[in-house]
Amino acid sequence: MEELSKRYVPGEIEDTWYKHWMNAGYFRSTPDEREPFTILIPPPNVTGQLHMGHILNNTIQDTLIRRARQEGKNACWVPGMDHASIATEAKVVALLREQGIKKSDLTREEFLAHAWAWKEKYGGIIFNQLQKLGASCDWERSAFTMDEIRSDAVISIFVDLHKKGRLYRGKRMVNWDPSAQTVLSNEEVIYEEEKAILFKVKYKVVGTKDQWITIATTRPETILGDTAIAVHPDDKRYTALQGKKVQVPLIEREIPIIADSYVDIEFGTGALKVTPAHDINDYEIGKRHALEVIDVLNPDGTMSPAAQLFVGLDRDKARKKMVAALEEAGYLVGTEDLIHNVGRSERTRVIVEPRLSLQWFVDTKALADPALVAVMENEIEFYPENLKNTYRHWMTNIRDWCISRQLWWGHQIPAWYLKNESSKALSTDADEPVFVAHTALEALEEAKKITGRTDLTLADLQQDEDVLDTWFSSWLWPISVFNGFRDKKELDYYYPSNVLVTGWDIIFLWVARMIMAGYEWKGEKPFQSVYFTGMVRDQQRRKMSKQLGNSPDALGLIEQFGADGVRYGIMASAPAGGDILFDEKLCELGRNFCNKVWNALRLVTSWEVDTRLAHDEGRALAIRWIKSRMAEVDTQLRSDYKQFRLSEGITTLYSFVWNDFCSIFLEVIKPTYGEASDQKSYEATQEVFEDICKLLHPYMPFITEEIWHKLRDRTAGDDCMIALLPNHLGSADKDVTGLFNHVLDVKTSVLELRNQHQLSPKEVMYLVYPSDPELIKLWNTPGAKFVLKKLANAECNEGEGTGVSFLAGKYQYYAALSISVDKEAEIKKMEEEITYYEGFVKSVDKKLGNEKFVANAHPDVVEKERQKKADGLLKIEQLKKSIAQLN
RNA sequence: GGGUGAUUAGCUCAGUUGGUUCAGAGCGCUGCCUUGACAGGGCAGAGGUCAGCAGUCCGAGCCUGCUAUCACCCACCA
Repeated sequence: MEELSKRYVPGEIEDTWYKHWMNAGYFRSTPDEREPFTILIPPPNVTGQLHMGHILNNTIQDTLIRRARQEGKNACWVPGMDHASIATEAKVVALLREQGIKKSDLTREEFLAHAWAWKEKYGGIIFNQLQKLGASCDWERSAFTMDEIRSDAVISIFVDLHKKGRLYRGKRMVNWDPSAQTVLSNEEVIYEEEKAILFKVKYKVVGTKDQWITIATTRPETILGDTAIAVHPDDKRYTALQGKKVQVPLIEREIPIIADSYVDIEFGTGALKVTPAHDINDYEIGKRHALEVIDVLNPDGTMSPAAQLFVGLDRDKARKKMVAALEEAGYLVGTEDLIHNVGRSERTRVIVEPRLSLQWFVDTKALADPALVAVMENEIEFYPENLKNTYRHWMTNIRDWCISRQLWWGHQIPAWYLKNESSKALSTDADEPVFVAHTALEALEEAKKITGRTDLTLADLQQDEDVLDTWFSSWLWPISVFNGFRDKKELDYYYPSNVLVTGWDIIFLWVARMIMAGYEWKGEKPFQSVYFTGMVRDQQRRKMSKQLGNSPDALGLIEQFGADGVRYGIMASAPAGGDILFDEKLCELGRNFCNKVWNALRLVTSWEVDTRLAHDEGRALAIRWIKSRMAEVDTQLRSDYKQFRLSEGITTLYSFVWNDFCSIFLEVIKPTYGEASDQKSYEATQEVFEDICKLLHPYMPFITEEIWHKLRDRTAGDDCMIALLPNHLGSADKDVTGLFNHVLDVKTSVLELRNQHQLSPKEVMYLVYPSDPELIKLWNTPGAKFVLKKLANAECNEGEGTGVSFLAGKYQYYAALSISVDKEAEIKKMEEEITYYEGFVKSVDKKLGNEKFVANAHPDVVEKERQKKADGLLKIEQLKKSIAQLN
């Protein structure tokens, strides 16, 4: 037998087994006659590096997929990557800037060449990292949202939606990211409360000598774009001013005072400056009153020529200058502190600017209907269920989805326009004819048909320069990963997938939209269940982020604690939906657990087997007991998996392995020191250990595989990973459990006595038992060396010490201690116990005396109460006997 | 403003159909142990009025209502 190290050392073992599994093709799935079990990875960003969120998310998926494999299903976990339009483009732009290259100096093609080169170099790092974690993805199926198949799907769907009339191009107030210089969807804007200053500025009423109206604003720089002042129609303070004109400070443009019920009389001064170009509400007011729209900002957030002042200055700087100028000229009449919500770009974190622009939208209303019903009627199950409410709220108030992005990295919108002769720029006219088609040639045909101009050539057409929102490719993922828009063969087998594992933060961005797409193009739900994970936070409940530096180095953790240790750490704290307060300490626990199991292996493999040895009764009982416990654990696990209670599952296993298997079973079953094991005990131990490996494998794949192979010699292909789950576990054996628990009681009592009397564990203790649970004789307790003597009472022979009694279960025992014991104290202690049990019996009696209880409660419950009473009385009786004997 | 969830030991949290020692686990803490698989270990112990109030019930940590505090989501805020 080879010598095993004292501690489990994960590093090499993990690499070896991962390679072994890969080479054996265990991760690979192709359709066959078995029942499929499918999971699609939420594709990480191509720019992504493994972080705690990924570890959480992918450990869950791997656990589920490995369990399914053990259940004999055709398990298929499809990996993939997301091109992450805005995030990736930002990274590439930054990288180019470092090299002294400006994006604006590049053509689209040049830029994309850089981007692809970058993708080839850095993309997919995360795949290797996932492999370190043990992810059993079918890597041959790896998909990328911008590869040929997936791109084709995106373009086809855009064309299809256009054909169905569910797409439109319109000029709308949108969320503008001045840093990335693109529009964002509502879901990509994060609102947070921030401190601001509310400036009060007075405007002079035209035609008066010294009459003013004061407004309140947090954005004084937009004053330059004001085209009206609005007051509430019922606001008496301003009735006289309605219809008059005022002068915009500093630039003296004349604008009207209008009445609009949008204005809140209570807020600020009750007078609102209206800047239709820079505020969604102002824009609406502007439309109602046919106000002019003056856009004082450039797309990059600097002041535009229309502002007249501070042109070219960034909006922040312009604000400071504006305030100074207003103050100097005497227009600023006061300031106030204010806390208000500020929208920031999810990706670039800059403040989002409301901006009027021409964009593509999906009319989502019709898509939402079946998707809403599916979830509300549990056609698709949400875990935790309460997210259904959130989902319903969003779905019933769904707004159109802005899908165009002013970026280059992504799927270019398959829409063509006639080239504008006068300028290179595309028209900003929403009514301009547009030709949507899969290719430029098809678009040309379309253009000829629509315009009637047969002389048109490709040169007359220009493709839309924008790309599509990343989520526009993500929402097709459940279908596109199987090339399902072109070829139904695999799709029909694997679709719908069994479970989607993702964070609740993208329930709208992604989950809802996949459901919509699933029903629209496959006519069926995309997945059976959704397991929403919580966010991984630190001990102070802060989100993990690079800026805070509170995000542990994921790979470092794996190195430090082993993949299994990290998997344990994250799974032990990951109930569905709830946030996870991650602590490295949990990984340490996982590592310690590995070590515990490893040492159990060391113990078992160190045994010699002697076939001549008899299999004794005590060990036979222990085997019955551990199998009974195993059956209970198995039942529990099945139910945990069914309900996605994965953290409960690992906790159950942890406790079973550590307490039941190691602390109790192995202690009983192991050969007496210096002796060998009997054959039956040894084989049973191997069997139980193997079953433990199988049950633990989905959570901790590496160590279980290693132990599987160390436990006995295996033929090729006999691997834990593909071993089918045991189905011979049977059910719990109550008789055996009761007996064993009693033995444990005695053991605990003896140890307690030792502790109490400060006796050395080496000291021999004589134990006297009243009835004859013979099995206690067989109890092999390290550190609690006691010799059993069957005596009628607490008499002790010369040299055996003083008799002390204790209760274990319902039996009274006597221990002979080598030291003298204070009799009075012993009696007092027992009297206290009697008092306790008398009170206990009294309360049970009260219950049993209650007619309504006896009449209404389940007979079982009543019977149990009666039993409790009988036990209590018995204990009192025995205690009294003991006292009498001591006296 | 609309909604969701939470409140149980010093900390993080389980507690599934209301009913057995149901008041639990892990960590932390205290004491003892160089045990023959494991000090990354073992044994034992202390710690809680289950947020509060009221109700339903024979019986409430669990069900109902209200209150308090906290967290998050959606919408909106000059």
